[in-house]
Amino acid sequence: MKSAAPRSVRATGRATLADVARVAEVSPMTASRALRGEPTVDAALVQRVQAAAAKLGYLPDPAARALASRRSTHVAVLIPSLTNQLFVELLEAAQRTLRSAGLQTLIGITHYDPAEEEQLLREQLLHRPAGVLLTGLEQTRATRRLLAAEDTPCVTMMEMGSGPGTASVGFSQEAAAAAMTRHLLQRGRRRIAFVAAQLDPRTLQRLAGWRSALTEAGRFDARLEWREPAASSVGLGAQLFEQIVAASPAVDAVFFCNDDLAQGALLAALRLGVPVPGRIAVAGFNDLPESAHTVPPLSTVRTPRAAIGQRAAELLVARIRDPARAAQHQDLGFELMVRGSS
Amino acid sequence: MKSAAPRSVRATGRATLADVARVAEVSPMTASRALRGEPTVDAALVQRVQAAAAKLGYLPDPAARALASRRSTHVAVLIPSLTNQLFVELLEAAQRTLRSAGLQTLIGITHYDPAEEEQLLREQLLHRPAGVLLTGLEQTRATRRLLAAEDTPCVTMMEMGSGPGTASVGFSQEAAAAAMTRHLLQRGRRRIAFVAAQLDPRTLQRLAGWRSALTEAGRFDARLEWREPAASSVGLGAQLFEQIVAASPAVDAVFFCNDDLAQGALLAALRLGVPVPGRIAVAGFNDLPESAHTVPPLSTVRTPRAAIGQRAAELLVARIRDPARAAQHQDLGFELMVRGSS
DNA sequence: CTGAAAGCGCTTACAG
DNA sequence: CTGAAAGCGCTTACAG
Repeated sequence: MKSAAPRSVRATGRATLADVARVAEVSPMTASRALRGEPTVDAALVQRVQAAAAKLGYLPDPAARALASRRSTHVAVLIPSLTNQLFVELLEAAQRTLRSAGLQTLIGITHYDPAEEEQLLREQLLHRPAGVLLTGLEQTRATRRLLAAEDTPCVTMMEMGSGPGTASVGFSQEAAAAAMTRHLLQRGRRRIAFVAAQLDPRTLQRLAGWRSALTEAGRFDARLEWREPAASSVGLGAQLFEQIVAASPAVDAVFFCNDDLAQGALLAALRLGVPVPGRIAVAGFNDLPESAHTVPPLSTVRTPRAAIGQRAAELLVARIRDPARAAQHQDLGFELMVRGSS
Repeated sequence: MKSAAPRSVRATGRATLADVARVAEVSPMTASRALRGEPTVDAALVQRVQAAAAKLGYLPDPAARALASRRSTHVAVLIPSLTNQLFVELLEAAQRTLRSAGLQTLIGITHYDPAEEEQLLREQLLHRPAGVLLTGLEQTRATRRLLAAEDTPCVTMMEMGSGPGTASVGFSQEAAAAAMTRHLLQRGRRRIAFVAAQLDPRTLQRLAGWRSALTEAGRFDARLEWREPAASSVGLGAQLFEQIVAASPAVDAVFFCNDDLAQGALLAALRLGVPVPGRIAVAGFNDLPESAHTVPPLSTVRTPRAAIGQRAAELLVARIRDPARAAQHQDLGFELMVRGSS
């Protein structure tokens, strides 16, 4: 009796492209092209190959594909933190979009540090990602060089970039903060403090927006500026609110760079018996889901982070599929949410 | 003049194992073994290989490695949601631990659906992950079969599993909820409602813990049980609290299955002028960071999710490195946080 | 439009 | 303990 057909030394049990080609009676190359949708393949052959693949339950091996083509189906998504809900929503939207395009998300947390971002990128680049999604515009020179050298498409999220060859999806942090500041001025507030925590680039841009709006109105006073390097949180907001009220009794509004701080401020006001907005107005930034339910409901700026994550991922997918496609910058805007606290 | 040394058709510019072997004057196999720390290699050769690798800046190609060994350095981490902060912390702790072990996190969101978990796993398994981290114990038969068939180590997080061959890191959801319920009873509360949102297995286990503690005390009343299929959130908690107070004026405590609900309840109480804990006590579950700052501060159960993520990842890494290692179940416990709301 | 050849950069499996 | 051979499962690059 004849022995079984020769098998590879280390069979995996999965159908391979060669199996599909055999069943479809074409060469592996034609099967490969048909399955990837290359337009050059004869329609009848495409049919046969697809039928064979379906029959065998063929699924391409990503490692083999990556090794041969020098591109994986991974996308590196680098965000500063998972503690700030903002970035969680950004990540979730991006990963949903990437997954539906057949791409896997490789997540990296930079802790707001460009050097750490660079290091993460070096690690991720070993996997030859199809593309990269970055937060903000503050990259090291080496990061830009690595990306260019590997010729890996990249889209940045949150801020508005400029210039050709780069792509960004975001909104103007500065304009958004200025708009909220003007709203407070319109409501008759005269001494509007700004609290900047974390001191990342976006927070500083918001600070600049607040400053320019106050300057424009002739109301800027450096003593109204509170800088706090710690990460924003409800607890920190409560603590800072107490400090500000104690240190500057004349302050009649506090604009926080993030909603969680403002939420904490409202709790502190409740505890201290400081009427909001009666004696002091409170405003936040981002419109996190809880902010509609605080007492009083929080006035804030709604930022389109889910839309940013999605659009950035879509743009990246488009650039992966067509590298010739021109990069672009998309401004997704913001919305003032005026509620009870101002 | 002689032409340059023959180069591969598609050079990548990166140093390869062959380059390292050449410089170290050993065979590629010896270089491979030395770099992976196989104990059989002569110490002097290991030295030479490591020096050569360092000199060339050699970094192994993950795709080639995965293709040849049929194992990638990815770990699939499947969690139900990113909307619930709990899982974000779980993910963050796990990914930090995995990264320091040289493993990449492949994230998947199951939306609390075992069928979706199975589908995600099928996709991830194509990448031949070194291991898998799953949330909870509710897997489909096919999920278990896939894992067994691929011989991929797996550790589940959050709940306490049992039985040999499986590994879990978590705590008893039921015991934790029972402990909080007993605390409320001890404080003299007699009509303690329980609010279960999302209705995922862990929530139902907490419900069971509440029920058994009340039954034990002769205080169980089915009308005190509130089931809500929607996802928990601050807004939902506020809404449910209003409903409960209106529907059951005799209720003197509400125990929510998650802190965000309880936070919303406290805000609703403030708005409605319902004294907490004077007229009604409020308790939560998880001890999310904001809960120490609510008005009044929230009594809750502190759950060790960061420790779970870390320990589960460590256990998985250990099982990846030593497949013979016995699986185990680790109970990381919980802690009652009694604060002002009860 | 299709295919035979070569190769991607590693590791398995086998010899010695 | 070390290495030559073969192969992992694809795609690139080249012919025709």
